[in-house]
Order: sequence, then structure tokens, then C-alpha cells
Amino acid sequence: MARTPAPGTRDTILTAAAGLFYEHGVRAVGMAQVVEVAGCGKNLLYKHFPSKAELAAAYLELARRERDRSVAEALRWSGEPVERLTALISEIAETVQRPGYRGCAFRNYLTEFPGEDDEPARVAKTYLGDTRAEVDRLVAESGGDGLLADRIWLIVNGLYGGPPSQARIAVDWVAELVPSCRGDKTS
Amino acid sequence: MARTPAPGTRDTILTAAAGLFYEHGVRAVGMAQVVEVAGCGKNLLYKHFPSKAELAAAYLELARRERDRSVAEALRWSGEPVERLTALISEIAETVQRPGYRGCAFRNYLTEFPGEDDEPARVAKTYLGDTRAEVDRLVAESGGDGLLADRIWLIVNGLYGGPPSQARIAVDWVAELVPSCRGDKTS
DNA sequence: GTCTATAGAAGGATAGAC
DNA sequence: GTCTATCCTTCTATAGAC
Repeated sequence: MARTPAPGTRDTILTAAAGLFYEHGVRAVGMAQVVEVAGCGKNLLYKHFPSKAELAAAYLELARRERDRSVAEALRWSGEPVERLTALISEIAETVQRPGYRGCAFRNYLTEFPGEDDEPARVAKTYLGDTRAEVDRLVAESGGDGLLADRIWLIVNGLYGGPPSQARIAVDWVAELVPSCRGDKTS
Repeated sequence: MARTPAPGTRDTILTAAAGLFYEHGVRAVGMAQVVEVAGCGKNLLYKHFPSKAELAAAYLELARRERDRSVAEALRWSGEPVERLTALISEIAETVQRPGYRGCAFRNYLTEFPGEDDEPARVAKTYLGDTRAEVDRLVAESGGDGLLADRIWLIVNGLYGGPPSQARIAVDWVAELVPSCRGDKTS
């Protein structure tokens, strides 16, 4: 009964795929499963995403947009570089504590497809490189050196790889590490 | 060539499977591929490992034995708790710098099979829990508190999740964090 | 002949793609 | 829906060592 191309179809499919891919992993989820959750036909899925790799790439690009938006939101009220840096770490800490969190989508994909060099892998690697660059930039602007940037990147990686219970420890630690920061930790 | 049951068959199969599983991921490797690399028939594979899950569990148990052996070797010459702790971190740092390193086998499996609770997942989780407990114990024996243990565990997770280039930074940092340790860092 | 191991086909389910 | 390919698993058939 539907003649009009249904404007939000692509988003509907992508949202369904993103939820499944993130929760169960890209390899574990089949296209039929995506179709079932999205509630559309297979032909429509392949019309918008000609292959699973392209769907996975779109999923990671969506994940990136959400991350960028969340980080931008967190940095909105921060003025000085030091505050911006600690706000970034706090945002990551909040992220890993969210219910349903199952690790970093980009790191997860690279783990699921090691050595691959397709488009989703490039999206994931680009995100990680950009994030690392942003940490470097914020640390430099905060008056920190390369060593501090390396250490904070180590904490960020630990944050993504470890249990959510360590989020607060990471945030407090970074606040302690960054120079000229007003100490606010309770203990 | 075959009437005698061929003594080293199980190890041959397991070694082949372990190499494939670690390099490409468990999901990406098929049983036929294991058979091909091991150079045996499918019957023999299923005789020793009745299912892929059991083969994966054996792979992780082998990985654990190798890790335990490597850690025990690294701690062999260390006497005091502080030295043992730094030696443990150094061993992990060396591990992530080895050629062909593709991440922690246990974390990789849990990423490939999120939410699963089969035997390989239990082996992986047990390993991570035991490692965490060992860090806690070494830190406590070194005179450190719970916060220091949390921080070092954060570094360990970052070490496993990040690029190998950060290995040295992690080692130096831990040496700096642990109390009553002779500072030896150059910068 | 007996036993084991290999190679390959078969079964049944599911994958991605049309 | 259908097609093809591949997944894990099982089974059959053949070859070789005792």
C-alpha cells in the first residue's frame, strides 16, 4: 500500500543495524536480522546499502557523528584548555558508564576484522587517529608536554578497555595530572 | 600413515587453531581452515575437539598457559614485591611489542562474542579476573593502596588496548608510581 | 583382517546478495 | 522469495600401517 518512497527508510534501517551491530557485533548479525528489526524488505535494504560492508561503514559513521556530537556538547561550556581537556575525559567516562555500553564501537570493529582495510576499517582508524590528535592538541594547549599526552591517551585506552567502574578513577587522575588545575577530588 | 594413534596430533591441531584464531579471530576462521593448516582430517579434529567452542576454549587455555609461563619467567629473578610488580608490567609491555601481536586473546574473544557465557568466555573472564587479582596483590605487597592498584590496572588495560609504542611510557610510569622505587627515568 | 587417518560428500542451517 | 556459497557437523569411502 505504499507508493511514496518513505522518507525515513534509510535512517530506520541504519538505526536498526547500528543497534544490532553494536550489541552483538558486526559478524554475529546477519542481514536478515537487520531486515527483521528494521521491518522492511530485503530489496529495500540492498537498495540503500549495496553490501554489508557499506552498511557497517554507515554504522560506524553514525557512531562517529554521535560521538562528535556528544563531545561537542560536553565541551560547549568549557572555556579554558584545561577545562576542555578534563571535560573530554569526563565525557568518555560518562559514555563507558552508560547502560548497555559494550565497548568502543570502532575498537570493537577493528578487533572483529583484524588486518582488514575496507571502508569501515578506515572509518574506525580515522576516528581513533582524530581522537588521539584531539587529546594531543588539548594537552598541548593546556601547557602539557608529549609525555603527558601519551599518558592521558593510555588512560583513555584503559577507560575504553576496562570495566566502567574505573571511570571515576580515570577522571580524577587526569584532573590531578593536568597542570594548574583546581583540585576538587574528595578523597 | 596410520595405525599408531600419532602422539602429538592434539597439539598439532591446537597449535594450528590457536595461530589462526589469534591472527584472524575465532569467528573468521572455519573448521575446514583449521583442518587444512593442521594437515589432518575432519574426523580427527572432531575426535579431539567435539565442537568449535571446545576448540576455542582449548585455544584460550593454551594462551593462558603461555601467559602464565611468560609471567612466571619474568618474575623468576624478582625478589621484592616492588620489583615483581614492575617486572610484571615490563613483561606485558614486551608482549604487546612482539611482532605479530594482535591484542589480548581473551579480550578479543569477549569482544567477538559479547554477552556469551560459554566455556571460552568463562576461560577469558577467569583469566582477566586472575590477572586483576595478581595486580592487586602485588600492589598491596608493595605498600600501595587500592587507588594505586586501580590506576595500574587502568594502565594495563590501556597497554592492551592501545598501540605498542606506548609500552615504554607505561613501564616508566608504573615505576614512577610505585612507592620506594629508585627513579631511573631519563627525562 | 583390523584399525586409524584422510579426503570428500552430505546434511541442515544460515550467510550475503539479487 | 530465491540463489549461491559457506558455516559446523556428520558420515562414507578409500588408503595405509599394524
